[in-house]
Amino acid sequence: MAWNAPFPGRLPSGPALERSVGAKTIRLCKNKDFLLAGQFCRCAYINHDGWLFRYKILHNGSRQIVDFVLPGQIFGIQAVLFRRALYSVATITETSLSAVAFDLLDDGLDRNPRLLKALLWSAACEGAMLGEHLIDAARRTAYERLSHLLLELFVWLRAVGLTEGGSFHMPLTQELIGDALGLTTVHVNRTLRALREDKLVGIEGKVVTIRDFEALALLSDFENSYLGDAVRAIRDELMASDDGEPSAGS
Amino acid sequence: MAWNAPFPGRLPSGPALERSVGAKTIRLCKNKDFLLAGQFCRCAYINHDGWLFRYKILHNGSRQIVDFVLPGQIFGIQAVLFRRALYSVATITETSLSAVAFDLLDDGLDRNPRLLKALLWSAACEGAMLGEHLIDAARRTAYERLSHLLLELFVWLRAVGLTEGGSFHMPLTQELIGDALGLTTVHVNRTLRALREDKLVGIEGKVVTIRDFEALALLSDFENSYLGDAVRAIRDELMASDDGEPSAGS
DNA sequence: CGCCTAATTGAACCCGGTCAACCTTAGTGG
DNA sequence: CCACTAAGGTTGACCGGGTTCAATTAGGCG
Repeated sequence: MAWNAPFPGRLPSGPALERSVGAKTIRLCKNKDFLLAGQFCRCAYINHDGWLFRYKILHNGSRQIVDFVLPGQIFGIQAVLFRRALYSVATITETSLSAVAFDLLDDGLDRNPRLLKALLWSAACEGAMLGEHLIDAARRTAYERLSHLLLELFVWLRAVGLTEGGSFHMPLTQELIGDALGLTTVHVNRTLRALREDKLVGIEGKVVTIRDFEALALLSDFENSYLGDAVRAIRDELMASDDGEPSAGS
Repeated sequence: MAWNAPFPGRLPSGPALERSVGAKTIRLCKNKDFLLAGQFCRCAYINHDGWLFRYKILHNGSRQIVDFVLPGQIFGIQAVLFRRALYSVATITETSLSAVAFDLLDDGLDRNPRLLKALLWSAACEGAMLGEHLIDAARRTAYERLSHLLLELFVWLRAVGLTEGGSFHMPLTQELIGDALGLTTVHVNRTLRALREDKLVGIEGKVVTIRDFEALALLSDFENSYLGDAVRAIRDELMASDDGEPSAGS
C-alpha cells in the first residue's frame, strides 16, 4: 500500500537509522513547552507516539499554531539549519521523542545520504502541509477549514495505524483548533456543531468519527496531492468497513 | 555579511553545481503557465532573474497564490519527490531558469551531498516562508499582511542585490497580491492607499519604496527568524542610507 | 464540595467581501 | 493625431462571516 512507500515525515527505517546517527530517546509530559522560538538548536526530533504543536506568539499576543506534530512526524529540521528554532514547540499529550543531532556543515553527514534524504522528504512534506494550511486560512470558510483539518488528521493517523474504522482519538481543545485554523474558540464550537448536525462527523468527547469522507473531501478540496494515493486507498477501505458500521460505533 | 552565508533558496555555488548535475537553461515569456498542478515532474528549477508564482485553483474557482518565486529561488523540489507538481507555476515577468533533473531513488544523488544539502536548505527555507504566509492569512489584518509581504520581498531582493536604497521594482498587479494574501483587489487597493497615507511605503507605478522599515517590521511581526541576521544588517544599512535620502528618491 | 479548565450559547459589532461604477494607462489602428 | 479597446487601478455603498464580550453550563480533580 501507498503508505509503506517513502511516507511524509516518516523515516524510511526508524530504529536502525537512529542507531546509526546516535539518537537519544526523550520522554515528555503533556502540556509542556519543549522548544522556545529563538532557542539555539542542534537536534531534529522524531515524534513516536504523542501529539505536539509548533506555534508562534505575535506582538498582539495571539497565538498561531503552525501545525500539529502527530505520531511518526519529524520536527526541528529548520531549527538546526537556521541554528535556532523558528517556532516554539509544546506537547499536547505525553510523548516520547528521539533526538537526532546533526550538522549540515559537518562532513559526517555527507556519508549518510539516507539521513539527508529522510530530512529532505520530511521538509518537503512539511512544506506541502503548510501550503494546505495556508489555503485553509486564506481561502476557506470555517466550515471548510474544520473539514480539512479533521481529514488531514484522520488520514495521517490512519496511515500510522491509529484509527479504528472511521474514528480516532483527538486530544485537542477547541482553543488549540482555533489557534491552528485562525478562528476563535467560539466559532470553532459553532462550526463543529454545524458539522455534527450535518452528519458529516461525529464527536463524542475526544473521539472523532468521520461520517462522510466524500462530502468532507469535496467541500474542503481535500485531494491532498501529497497524500493522494494514500487517501484514495483509505477512502476505499472506509467505504468497505462503513457498510457494516464498524465496532467503534460507540 | 549574513547573506553570503548559506542563504535560503540560493544554491551554495550556482554554475559549478549546475554543470556537475547537468542543468539545462530555459527562457520563458511573461504571463505564461509553466507547470500545472498534477503534472508529472522530474526536475527542480532555479529561477535566475524573473518573478514567478506558485498557485492552486480551488473548487469554488478562487486562486490561492502559495508564494512568489523571486530571483535566486528554487522551486519544484516537492514536485520531484511526490512525482507530480502539487501546485501550478506561472511566470509574471520573463525569466530564465535552470532545470536540474534528479531522482531521490537514484544512487547517483548519494554521491552528490552538496546538491542534497542545497535542496534541503531550499525546502526548509520554503517551509519557513510558508509558515509566515500562514500566519499572514490566519492572524494578520490586511494592513499587516501587506506590510509583511512588502518587507519579505524587499529583504529578499536586497539580499540578491536587486534593490536601490529603500526601493525595488515590483511587477505585481493588485490582483496577484490579493490572491497571495487572501484578499480582494478592492481591499488590497484600499490598504495600499492607507500604507501610503501613513507614510510607511511609497508606491509609484511598479516601484515600491520602504519608507519606515522599523514601523512596518513592528506592526507585522517581521523578525523573520529565518532571515534574522540578514534583516538586522539590512535595517542598519537602510538607516545609514536613509539619512541622506538615497538617489532612488522618485 | 469547591476550583479550574473547557465547552456552549447569545447579542452587538466590524473587517473585509461583494457588486458596481468610473478612471487611468498603454497599446492599436485608422 | 485621435478614436477605440482592454487591463489594471480607484472609489462608494451595502452586506455577512467571524470576532468580541459576556454569561452559563459541563467535566476533571484536589
